[in-house]
Amino acid sequence: MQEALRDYIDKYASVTLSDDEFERIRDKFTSKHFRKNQFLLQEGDVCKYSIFIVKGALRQYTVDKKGIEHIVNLCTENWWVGDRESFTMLSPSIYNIDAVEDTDVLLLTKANFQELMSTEPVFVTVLSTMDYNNQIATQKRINSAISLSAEERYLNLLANNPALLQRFPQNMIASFLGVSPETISRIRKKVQL
Amino acid sequence: MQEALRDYIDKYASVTLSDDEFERIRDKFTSKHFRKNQFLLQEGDVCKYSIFIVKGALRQYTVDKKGIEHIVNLCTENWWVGDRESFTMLSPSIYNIDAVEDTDVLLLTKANFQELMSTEPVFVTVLSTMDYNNQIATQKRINSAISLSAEERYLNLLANNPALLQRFPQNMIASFLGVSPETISRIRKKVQL
DNA sequence: CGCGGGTTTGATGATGCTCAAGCCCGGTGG
DNA sequence: CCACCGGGCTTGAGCATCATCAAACCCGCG
Repeated sequence: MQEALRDYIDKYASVTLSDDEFERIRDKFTSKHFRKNQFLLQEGDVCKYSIFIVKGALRQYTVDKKGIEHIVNLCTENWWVGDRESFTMLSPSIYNIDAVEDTDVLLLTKANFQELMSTEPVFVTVLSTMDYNNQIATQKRINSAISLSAEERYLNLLANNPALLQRFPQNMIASFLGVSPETISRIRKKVQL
Repeated sequence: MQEALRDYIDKYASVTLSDDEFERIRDKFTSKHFRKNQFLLQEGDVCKYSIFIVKGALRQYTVDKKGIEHIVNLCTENWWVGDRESFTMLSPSIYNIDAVEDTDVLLLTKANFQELMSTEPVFVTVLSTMDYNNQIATQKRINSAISLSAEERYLNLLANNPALLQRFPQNMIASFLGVSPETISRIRKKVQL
């Protein structure tokens, strides 16, 4: 199951790892399984791991005073999740992360993370590529959040990330887009005509 | 004027650079002055530089079909700006960047950027810190965009980034928050009571 | 003095939320 | 096998928020 990580590194560092190299990296991770609905991180706790998703789906969200959930990220295979601020500063996280499906992940502690960063140049490359992709994606998301209507945001997602629509229930898509479930329902009805 | 860069690196890499080291890095940048309203990047062009702001203020924005500007970023001293996707992929940018005040910047070409990344370890550290800060900031911005009302977003900005409110005209703040100028005006009237 | 950009103010209307009810469907227990 | 339950989705009516349009205002500057 660690092959997913290997493929990921090969792809994003544009390097084919030797078995040795890969083993050194893989050994720093621990693999773990989470059931549907199980928490990987709860608001107020410190985010102790960088999480790499091997198989499954997670959501990262905040809960406001009214108890409403706001999904910041929907994540599936080959994505990293976590609260980086909490992870590096050891501060309490404002996010919750839980499993939307049964999910297999690889976990990396801060100590191991730092060790890999200082001993494995290829890991540095991978991480910076990840940052890069992340930054582009979040930039686009901000742009769509401040400049588009609910319907446009939905159509945008449909065009650029249809996989998410099939993978997550509609109310989570709504929360992810920052609109109510009812509005998503009405938009779908309207556009499918 | 390059002292700004030096301070920045010292601060974010938590390293005090030797004069030598700093000089090697500084030499890869070219400094340039932009007048108020002057473009640093126009939609459709390739983003040829990573921009470090020494003094002044810039805005990064898109323009929609109706001709309305949507500000993705408001940037002042000691920030990096640019369209990273365009910069690394050499693809046409979807963003405009122009000067809100007369501004001094340091420019880094892709070639020099790559050279620094491979020859100056401290530069790698600085960049990853920059990515890190960036990611945290954009994450929070997304969260506020999808979960807060116009008024809450304004109050948030007032609490967390009051400097921006003094530095940029109100209509830009409005665009940055994703609301109309009139709404900002009304919110201000309401809260100052 | 008059011009012009930015801000304010008011009136109107659209977008999207809230609340509430009904529906669909898969799962569970009798 | 069927009845029931519950979660998610749909639908409708009323309402709040915020955008739009238009006019007035303010103030620095030529």
